[in-house]
Amino acid sequence: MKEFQKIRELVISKEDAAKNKPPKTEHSQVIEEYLLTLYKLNRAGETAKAVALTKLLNTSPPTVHATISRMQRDGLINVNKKKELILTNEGQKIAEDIAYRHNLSEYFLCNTLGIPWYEVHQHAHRLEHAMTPTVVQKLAEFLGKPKFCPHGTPMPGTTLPENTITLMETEPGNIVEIAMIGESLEDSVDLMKILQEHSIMPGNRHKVIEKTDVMRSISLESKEGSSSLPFHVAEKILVTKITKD
Amino acid sequence: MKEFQKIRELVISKEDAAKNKPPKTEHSQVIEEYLLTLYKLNRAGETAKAVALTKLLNTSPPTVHATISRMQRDGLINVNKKKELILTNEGQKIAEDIAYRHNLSEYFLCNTLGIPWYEVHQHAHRLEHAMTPTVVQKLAEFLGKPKFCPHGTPMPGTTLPENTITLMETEPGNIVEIAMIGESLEDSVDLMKILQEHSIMPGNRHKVIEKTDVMRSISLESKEGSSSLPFHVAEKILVTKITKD
DNA sequence: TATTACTGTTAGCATGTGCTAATATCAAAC
DNA sequence: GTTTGATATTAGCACATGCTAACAGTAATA
Repeated sequence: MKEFQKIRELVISKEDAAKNKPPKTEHSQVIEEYLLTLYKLNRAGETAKAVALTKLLNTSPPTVHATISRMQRDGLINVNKKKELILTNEGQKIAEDIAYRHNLSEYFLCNTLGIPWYEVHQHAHRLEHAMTPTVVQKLAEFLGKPKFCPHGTPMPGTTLPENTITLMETEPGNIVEIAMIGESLEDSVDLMKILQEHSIMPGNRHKVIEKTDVMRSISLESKEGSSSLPFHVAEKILVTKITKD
Repeated sequence: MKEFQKIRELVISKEDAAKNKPPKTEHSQVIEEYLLTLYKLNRAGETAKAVALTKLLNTSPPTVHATISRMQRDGLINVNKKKELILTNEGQKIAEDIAYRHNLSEYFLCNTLGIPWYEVHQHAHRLEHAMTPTVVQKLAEFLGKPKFCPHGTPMPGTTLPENTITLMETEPGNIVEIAMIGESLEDSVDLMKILQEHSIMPGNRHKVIEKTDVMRSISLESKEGSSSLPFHVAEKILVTKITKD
């Protein structure tokens, strides 16, 4: 009995290796979270190691270890010698889909339902795992196929303008237009709320007043008033320089 | 060690008994499904026993047994001597909330996104577990606080008109207006599609042509054409008699 | 280089959710 | 009333997802 079981498993493994395995289409919310997190790390240009996941997902190292093992087993990621986690094509495809559902949800919640900009991320976080392909398609049509989420993140297939830089890279005197709030900032509702209160939101213009190394912060000024952002936040805010004419 | 563990559990149990336990607000999707199913059975006037859950949820008896045990432990249901499953106040409250989220989702999917009437149930089934209270509230406002789902199920707090009867209770010659498609029918997309094709949908009028015991079916006629419904379906369709004048 | 600190892994455990097979219990019908 | 059929329960298993404690390995730094 057990022998047959083993043999069958071996056979299946071989078939898998021969990529006869139909890729699972449904994944648990946990796996979807891991995929999305890896995807965001990639997009932010950061190397994705296990330790990053433990921090971002608030889970213990052993749990992350076990989960990424399953993800390897299921062909969603590969791990190289440097222990970096690399999305497979399959994993990448799924992650993009989740990101799309997330951004579409945010757009809907913000622009259709009027839920505050600073908190839509939290709600979308739940919805993104519950949208069937039909819902995604119909919602996208209803919303007019938006290209950016309310925080400026481009939907998969869209990119930011070439001349986009981080707020850190600007100089006092520059006039800048906010392009995108880095996704890593969205997790803090408190921070997002402050950004909204200072109208540091995509499309709005601010003048860079000063960058002080002692305070490690950048101060801005706009019609709405002045604000001060710590460097670690400024690094995550993308802007375009406006050459006023 | 183990001793202390036990003592602690006992103490906690006492506290629980003394209702010092703050009722959990978040429940797993599985538990939400069980609650919703029990709620629907209640509303349909059927006694809710474990075996009904095994059928409706397509799970094995042992799984249902284990799950309802946990639900008892968590104060969501009680089981009487007849083995009937009774929602506690807490369980009832949560179930109503889920039903509301479900019906609101269906309304949105059908009327805002234009997803076909016959399939919205399936999509709502996913969404209902992913809506935060804020989303529910804002969506309800956006939709104008609808009182019925697209299949005619009243939202919690609303009821059908007094004079509503099942299609089974009508007589040949009666003109009826469809009020509600019983929720137990919604699980079959194929059936729902047929109902839509024959415009057996809330608000539409049909004339009862005949009830044949041999065929165990009722035939109807409307502007859209004629249709025939088996008794077990007719039992689940609620209508109001129209006294044409 | 040696030590420290970070990172990864293993062992061992818990809980929720699923299953089959076997058994117990209860209701209905002969 | 005894048998039968429906229902409930128990035992035993699997897997996903979480944890802590302990250990191993790698990188940073004194």
